[in-house]
Amino acid sequence: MDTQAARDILTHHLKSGGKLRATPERFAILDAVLQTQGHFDVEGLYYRLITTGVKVSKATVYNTLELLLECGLVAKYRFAENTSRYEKAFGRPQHHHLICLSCGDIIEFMNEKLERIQDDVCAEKDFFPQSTTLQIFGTCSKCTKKG
Amino acid sequence: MDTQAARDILTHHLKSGGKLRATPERFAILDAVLQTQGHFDVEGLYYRLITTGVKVSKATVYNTLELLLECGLVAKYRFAENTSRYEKAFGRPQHHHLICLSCGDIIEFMNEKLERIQDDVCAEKDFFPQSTTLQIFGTCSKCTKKG
DNA sequence: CTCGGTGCAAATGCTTTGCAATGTC
DNA sequence: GACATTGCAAAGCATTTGCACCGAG
Repeated sequence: MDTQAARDILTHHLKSGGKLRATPERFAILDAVLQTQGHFDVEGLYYRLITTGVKVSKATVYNTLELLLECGLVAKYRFAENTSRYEKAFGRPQHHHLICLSCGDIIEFMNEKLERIQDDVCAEKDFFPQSTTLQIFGTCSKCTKKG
Repeated sequence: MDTQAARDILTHHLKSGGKLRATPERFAILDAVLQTQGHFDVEGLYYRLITTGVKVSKATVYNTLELLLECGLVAKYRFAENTSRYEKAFGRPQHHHLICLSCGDIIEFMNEKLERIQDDVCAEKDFFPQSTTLQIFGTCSKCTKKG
């Protein structure tokens, strides 16, 4: 994962935004995000930040994630729960989710045919797509075996 | 929309549940749900209930929607906002959503090819699917023209 | 020096919960 | 009658906001 490239994207976004400032907190949060694997929530990211010695408030974490969302460095999901979940988007191809309602496990998958469907639908409805989420809820193989 | 059939489904679910009871509130809420068109949230449903003279508490609305979810009479979605949205599932074919990030409009669409993709993916991952949600976030034609 | 950003704590808004009263079975 | 369900209000959580201080530009 190219950390510098991600920082460049953020820096560019801040400059082009006009009044946005480059603060150490913002880059520290970006770094922490880049170190994640898979999904994370605000609570977990915040915990990892403070236990790594980074002093930030939860409010800043929320603000910064919103910022990273704007420049496409993270993706935000909402599965069944009340909590928003994020994942780094930089350098990751688009993928979707199988969500096990029994154990909560999330399995990722990719499918090129899906992109064609997206294009078809959007063309038909004259809709300009930005991001697509396909979520299949059900039971994973482990839980099916268990009972 | 066959109200009686929906009631039968609920009744059956209550009986088969073992200890679940058939209360007037539950059926009143089901009736109100069946009268909806498109999506609704708890607040709106609750408002419609009390203004129609049905005396229920919001807690019961939440409980009952959970119940209706279990027997497949409603579907529950979580788009970008903090609020859960529902819609009646009985008698409605499966469909998906284009969500405009600018005006919040939700456009529904259907696609048979999608079901084949779902089957493929689930077979590959040995996953038993229960419900599928495809959400495409972007900008609708109205908002594209505006700005 | 200006004004955007931060931290903190309080506020908000959706959802859940505790408990006494109610009504189904 | 027993005990699931209800209503109400209070509690819980994730997220947002207000405000004084701080620091990037």
